[in-house]
Amino acid sequence: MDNRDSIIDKLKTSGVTPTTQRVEIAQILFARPQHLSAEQILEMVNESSSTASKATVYNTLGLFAKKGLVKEVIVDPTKVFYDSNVSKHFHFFNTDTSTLTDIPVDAINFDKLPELPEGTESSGLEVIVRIKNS
Amino acid sequence: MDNRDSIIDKLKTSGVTPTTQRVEIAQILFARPQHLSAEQILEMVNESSSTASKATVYNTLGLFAKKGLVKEVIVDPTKVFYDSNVSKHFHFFNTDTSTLTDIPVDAINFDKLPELPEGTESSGLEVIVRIKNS
DNA sequence: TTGGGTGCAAACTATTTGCATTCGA
DNA sequence: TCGAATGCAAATAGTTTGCACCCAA
Repeated sequence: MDNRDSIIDKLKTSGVTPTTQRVEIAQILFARPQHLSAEQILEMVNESSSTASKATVYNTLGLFAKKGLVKEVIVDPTKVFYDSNVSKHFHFFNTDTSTLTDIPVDAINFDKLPELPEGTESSGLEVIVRIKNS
Repeated sequence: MDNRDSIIDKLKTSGVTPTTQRVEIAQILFARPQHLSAEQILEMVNESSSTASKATVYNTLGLFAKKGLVKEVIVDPTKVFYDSNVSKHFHFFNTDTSTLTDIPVDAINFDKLPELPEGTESSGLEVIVRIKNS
């Protein structure tokens, strides 16, 4: 089974119909763990054989996020990043270069975490270390 | 010295010329520790005696942030929150209500933090616990 | 007086939406 | 076939900018 087929399987497993555009976008995202903006993905898709419109890229990324195939990372007020690594980890965000870098989960240890407010449940713990070039 | 005067002092101390609009915005922000969006501040200013334009509110908030009078909190892709509490603390973000709540600094303890990438220095450590109503 | 601050409107960017067309099971 | 997916363009929302006018030092 080649890479393209395994991606189609991955989409099907997540309940996403594997259309041409979605497979194309998934191949870009899952080529390796990375952090891409919608704009970057749009560019990359349109350099490849098949293309996709801006709306389709946004719709697809939103769908992937809802299905848990990618994680949205919100660190920059001007755009959302999509992280193809959905396992637990944290991020450095370099404000000079506007780039994200992973912090492995075992590089941070909490020995105390707060109680959640009454009537709420957790839906994610994020740690962002903002950095700049020195 | 009344409250208004102490705010004028605070602005001067931070190197911000205390104009009518800036003092008005500062009075709203520093009335108590809170998290407000630019839009909310614009509304609140315009309910008061003096008013300010949208551009002035944005410019002023940007200036306050640069001068360290408020902290920008980026958790919602659709807008920036301005936090009038600049001492170290963390946040809950309720995605159902789009509201921020403080987590006191001593409610979280790290016993391990990552090394920074070569050639960078830290400019802030953020912890965001995303929550939803259960 | 005079340079920084303000207001307005227009520009901009990222993202979303409506709707007609097209594609894939 | 036929509903789901796509593409386009227009709409939207938050934020920024250009420029003439005004006010605090």
